[in-house]
Amino acid sequence: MKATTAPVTLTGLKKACSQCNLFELCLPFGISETDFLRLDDLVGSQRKIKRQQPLYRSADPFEAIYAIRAGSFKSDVLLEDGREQVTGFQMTGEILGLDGIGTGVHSCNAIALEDSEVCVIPYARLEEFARSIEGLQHQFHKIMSREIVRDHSMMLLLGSMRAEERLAAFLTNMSQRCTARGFSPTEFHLRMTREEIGSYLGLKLETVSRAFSHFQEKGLISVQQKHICILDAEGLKKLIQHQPCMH
Amino acid sequence: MKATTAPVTLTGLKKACSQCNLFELCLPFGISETDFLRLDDLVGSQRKIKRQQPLYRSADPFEAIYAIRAGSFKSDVLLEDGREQVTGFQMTGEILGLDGIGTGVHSCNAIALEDSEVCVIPYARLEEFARSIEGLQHQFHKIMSREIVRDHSMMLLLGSMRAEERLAAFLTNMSQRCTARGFSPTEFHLRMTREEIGSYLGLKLETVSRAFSHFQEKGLISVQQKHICILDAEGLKKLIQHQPCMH
DNA sequence: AAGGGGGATTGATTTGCGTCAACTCTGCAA
DNA sequence: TTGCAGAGTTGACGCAAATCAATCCCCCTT
Repeated sequence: MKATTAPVTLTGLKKACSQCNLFELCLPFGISETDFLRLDDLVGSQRKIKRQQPLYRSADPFEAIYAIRAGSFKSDVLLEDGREQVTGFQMTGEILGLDGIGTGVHSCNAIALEDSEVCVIPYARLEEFARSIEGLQHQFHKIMSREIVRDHSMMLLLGSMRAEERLAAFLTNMSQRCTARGFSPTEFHLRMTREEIGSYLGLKLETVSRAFSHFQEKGLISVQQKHICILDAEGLKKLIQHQPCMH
Repeated sequence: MKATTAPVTLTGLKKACSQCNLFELCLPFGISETDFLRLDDLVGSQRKIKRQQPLYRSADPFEAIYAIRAGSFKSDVLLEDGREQVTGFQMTGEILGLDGIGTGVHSCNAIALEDSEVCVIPYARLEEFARSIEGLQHQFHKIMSREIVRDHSMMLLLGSMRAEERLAAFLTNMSQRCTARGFSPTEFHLRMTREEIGSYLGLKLETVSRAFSHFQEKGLISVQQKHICILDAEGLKKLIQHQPCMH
């Protein structure tokens, strides 16, 4: 009902993809050299989103998907009674907005965790391009499929892991994604609060905080507020698979 | 490592889609009349799967997606230590196998809950058809997107609902899907065990059983083993949104 | 018809995480 | 510098669901 009045900036920018160093994480990956140059016309525009502002909200009409060029986001779904579930944290090169294709309306909120910038990819144009660029079609399908697989592994986490296993899996995943982006796998800043991590992992913020403290006591990580150092990555991974008791 | 030795039957059958009464739930939905007839060549073959047998297993190479023509399936992912998470139950008209596109390898198991039959849709052929049939491309994207939205709502369920809310949501969902298939919305047979329901909902089988009993005591449903009658659908829906205490 | 086995129910007890509450830390603004 | 607000930590306690265990029921096989 309420119009989105987020402070956004539109920037018509050509050469969006061909000069972007994120392509190997993003939609253009695996596309032949000749087709690659055509992709600059795929991106409609770029949009800047300030921290805490929505890129889109649940019930907004679906028109485009978004590739994160800079910054990071959370996606969440809400229950009428106010309960929130964070369904994902998105980093540079990742795609947002796929939830809207099925119904023509977004089914979750996408909120910037820091000042961020996205490439707007009008969906109608994407479908058109995908029909002539085989590699683009395939890469798009792969991205959607991987989202499904990721969601399934979150269901596994939420349905059958205990609190510390969940946090260990979260940290391991963050570390991997940092690595893929050329950042340190052992040292990073979390852009989300304990409450948002908790919501993502199906835990309360106090439980997240206690698990962080416990990991620190065990020498697995060092925590200073949002700054995390992973001291024993193998130890964390072992935790994920650990069965508490089986007799 | 182990080859799939499931007792399957291959049936080359023409007119797979144009004579199928499930089309409005399935991949051909929303496709123009002229394109519709071409779809019979999309389906490679049909395959019968006996109860408890896998349609595919995690780590199997991905070659095709499957449309359920008769019967029903569960999908699950396994942790090395043996823990299982059911990620979904699939009914007629629904699509299986989307998890394999991203990596070229299946990431979950699809097991028949009863003797079932699927249409095999070779993925390479689907991509090819989607490039020339606009409606097919769009419908395929919609199906993947809806899968993502469904998974997000499962994450909401697993992350922030209590046991009885989860079961109420499950029963309400089953009822809706029965309705969509022309079956009674108030009376149906569950094809899965309490343990499988529990795995799906992130609960133990005893908790599922107790919740069933409690619903019956409250006059919301009647339960006889796998046979369910919904007596008060509104009451169940109210349960889903109910906040236990807020002061 | 009898026997057996998997699935389901129900009860007693335990426990992991949530809840409530007090306190600390950090950063920002006056 | 002081004060404040939001985020994070830590402790005490309670509860919902897990665990353990006994029994029942339905269906399949012989």
